[in-house]
Amino acid sequence: MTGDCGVGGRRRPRADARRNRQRLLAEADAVFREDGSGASLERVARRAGVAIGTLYGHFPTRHDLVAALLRRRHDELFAWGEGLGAERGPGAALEAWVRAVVEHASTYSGLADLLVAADAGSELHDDCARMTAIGEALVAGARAAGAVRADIRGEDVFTLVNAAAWTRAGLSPEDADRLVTFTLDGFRRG
Amino acid sequence: MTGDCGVGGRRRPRADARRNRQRLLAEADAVFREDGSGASLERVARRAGVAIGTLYGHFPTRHDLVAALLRRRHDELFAWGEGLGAERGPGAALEAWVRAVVEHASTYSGLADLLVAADAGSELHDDCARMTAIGEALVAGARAAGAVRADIRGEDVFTLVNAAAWTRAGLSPEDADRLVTFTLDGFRRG
DNA sequence: ACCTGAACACCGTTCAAGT
DNA sequence: ACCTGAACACCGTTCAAGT
Repeated sequence: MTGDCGVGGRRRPRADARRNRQRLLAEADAVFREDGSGASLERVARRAGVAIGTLYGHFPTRHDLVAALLRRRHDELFAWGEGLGAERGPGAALEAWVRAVVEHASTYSGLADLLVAADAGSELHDDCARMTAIGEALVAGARAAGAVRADIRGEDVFTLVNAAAWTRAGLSPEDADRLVTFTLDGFRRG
Repeated sequence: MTGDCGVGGRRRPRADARRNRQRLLAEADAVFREDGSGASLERVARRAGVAIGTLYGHFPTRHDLVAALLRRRHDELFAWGEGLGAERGPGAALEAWVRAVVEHASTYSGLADLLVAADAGSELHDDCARMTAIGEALVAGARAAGAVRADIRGEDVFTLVNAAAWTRAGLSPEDADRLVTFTLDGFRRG
């Protein structure tokens, strides 16, 4: 129990491990942007110049890899989203949030599918939960101000965001924007 | 040029070929319902009791197989949709069409992705075109009657239908229905 | 005319052996 | 502590050989 560097340790990682991790992240980002978030992990490892086992060592599942890639971006998005209610009117805040998340969720095509399929307990699932919580808070504010109808729920925002992100990737960004616009109008009506 | 049974011929197929085709269709339907339309074709062939080459002989691509599976269903759906404008008021006709197509497009999960990715010239692409044409006609009728706002296009119906089908498969049917309801309300508003 | 199944290419995932 | 790469399982797709 002396030289243990396991989960409790949090010592500095070995220099080569750190470098491999960075290379994997950089190449994964590039490959996922090209081929979508379902792209070949072997190709990622090959491009990063490491063996496939090294990739699995750092990121046991595809979800872990994607979650690591989105970590900083998610934190920024969430921080921004949490301040949104104070910055703008309730209706405008909700709309800004929806449009920002749609754009974010179409960073890699297929990302909406991954988010929706995230297992409970995974990092990506926690991110989903935070995203839903922010949506819920903004909806509550908009509802209280009468900016959206009374029966709109947080899930409706989550649904819209993911459906629009899927549309953006498979059909076209313009069609996705139109869907968002009309659906937000539907949220207001009543 | 005498005994030719090629593309121009249209003679009766051999009895075993006909039976294999039926078996493949039956098993593909079952497997796609279980695992989605991206399921393993080898599993389909195995369950149908034929070699993998036989499957490819009958259906050169996954799209061809899916298109064959949906043929009858599509024809019925399209015939029904074309009569819809005469049967109901313009607004109700459009809503009925959207809800029916969403339900249809979620027969196999992943079907929306296939439809959206259909290559020009493929049978599935033609089906998409017919679907869009019907949506366009119903939108035109609704627009003329003032049942939807003036800037709603046929593509908006196509987008909504596919986004909702994707939602139905990945999230939940209820969330998909809510998305449809709110978006249709958005179509009306203006 | 149709069927078979081996062949090839590619991928996901694990793990014993190295350093 | 981390890396390597062979090993295994599985799939998509083609095509020469059979009937």
